[in-house]
Amino acid sequence: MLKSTSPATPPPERFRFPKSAHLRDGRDFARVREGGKAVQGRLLKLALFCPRTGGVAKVGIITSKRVGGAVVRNKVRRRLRELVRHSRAHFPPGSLIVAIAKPAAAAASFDELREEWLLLARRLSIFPAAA
RNA sequence: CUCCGAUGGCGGACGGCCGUUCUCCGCGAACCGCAAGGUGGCGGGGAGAGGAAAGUCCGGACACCGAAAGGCAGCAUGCCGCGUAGAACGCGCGGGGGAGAGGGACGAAAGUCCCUUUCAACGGACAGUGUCACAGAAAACAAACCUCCUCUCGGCGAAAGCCGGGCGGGAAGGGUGAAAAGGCGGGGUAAGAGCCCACCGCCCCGGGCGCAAGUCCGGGGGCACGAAAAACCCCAUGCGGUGCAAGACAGAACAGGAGGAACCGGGUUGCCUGCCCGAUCCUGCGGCGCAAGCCGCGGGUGACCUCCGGGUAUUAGUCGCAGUCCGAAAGGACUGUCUCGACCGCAAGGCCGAGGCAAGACAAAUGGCCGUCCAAGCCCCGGCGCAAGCCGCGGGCCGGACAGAAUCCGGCUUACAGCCAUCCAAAAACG
RNA sequence: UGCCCUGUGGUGUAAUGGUAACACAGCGGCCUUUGGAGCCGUUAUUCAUGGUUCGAGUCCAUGCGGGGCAG
Repeated sequence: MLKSTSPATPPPERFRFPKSAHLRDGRDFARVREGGKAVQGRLLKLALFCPRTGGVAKVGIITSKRVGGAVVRNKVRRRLRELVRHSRAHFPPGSLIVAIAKPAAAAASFDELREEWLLLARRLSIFPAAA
């Protein structure tokens, strides 16, 4: 299952992704876009910005109209949210992360999305223990 | 029998682990903010996408704009009736005539009538302006190329006649075209022609039927009336504008300065009139704050849905009637309605009664993964059948169509795998 | 979410309802030692599907695509 493929040994607590961990403020998005580090693959583009010293890490997901219709975009966003939910505990505290879905993500399976997500996250050194 | 078709309905089911939004109960008291206020922890219960949520093509509700007053412009609609005098519509239902297709009857033919089915944005072309390419002699106060006919001139010929030209007559035939100026038959004629006659069509009048659009019957006219209004346009009817990013509330912050003022400036939907405002005013410039909070926003509510039963009653109202006002008039508006009279329908629906129901975000919830099953698709096996194909308590593979609420409703349009139910008339086609 | 505008060769523009025109670019050819210039030729489902009309790029309806505005 998902637990076994996570990069670090998952803690026994449950994985959640409440609204307080969502990146929602437009200024935060602008800060990540201008001051963050970004890598991209075939399906995704990932950006990281670590300005703050504490607090919960916030993640924003962008699925533009280029990805597809409303149904497709919902599907991709929900899958990305599921990935974030499972690996959220390893994010550096206070970091701001933005995940942007590219059009190819519409046709990708959940497993393909997960491999790309882990690869890009490692490249950004989001997981300190695994990196 | 199958395929196709029409109409209506459904739009996978059950379960496990984890997650998410809203809400309720209990426990608990932390964080953010100047503040109003917001966010959050633990346990448990409940609720959470569609028939199209879509396109935004119509109509409303609701909110604001207060001159939301008149006119012009503009836009929309356009056979009739009903739903709807208990929202509105460009919607629905039914009817009418029309057009296309198929069939049948009568007839010599032209055509007429009947049946079935499909379609439509079906007011007006004597109110006016404009258009009808090419072809053709002529294309909208018709015309005369070939041909036809009378008369006449010339030539040839024994003659009948033939060839060529001219003044006329005519619109039947040929040919062109999308369309050739009523059709067809007969009479008539030099040849012809509604010139005359019968039938059909058209127009007008009268009567019957129908709520009406219309239709049927009778009489008359003698044809005068081409197409196109999805060309401009005319007529009738309707429309104030903007749209939830409408708009309301709460607090925080800041800095003012300039100009204008009744023969001026600004506002008021595109224009005009008119109206309103002008120093506690208006317009620029600048400053502060910011796509922040909260309400609108989701409901004991609604033009809601479903079902069965009942009956044509009651009330508001409309018509009629009376009065007042506006208008040159036609007509319109308002008030009253004491008494008297009229008011469902073919159907759809409406009325009365009973029951049911309901998500709500704002970088935006309704999910991720897995299992079992039911349909469907493909392949194989077996059976039936001449065949197309059908059937199977046989197996395998694959694996859910179109599509995601954003203020809320009523419609329309468009997309859609598969399944279910009903219908399939006349006739035709396939095996 | 609401509202508005727009669609003709590869690009930019034309076209009273009557044979889709022009410029540039592209391709082929002529000319030239080669290239450029010049000349000749070639390149269109007028976004799609229906409808009105004898006839539609034009008029009408629906759909599709592209663009813009907003507190």
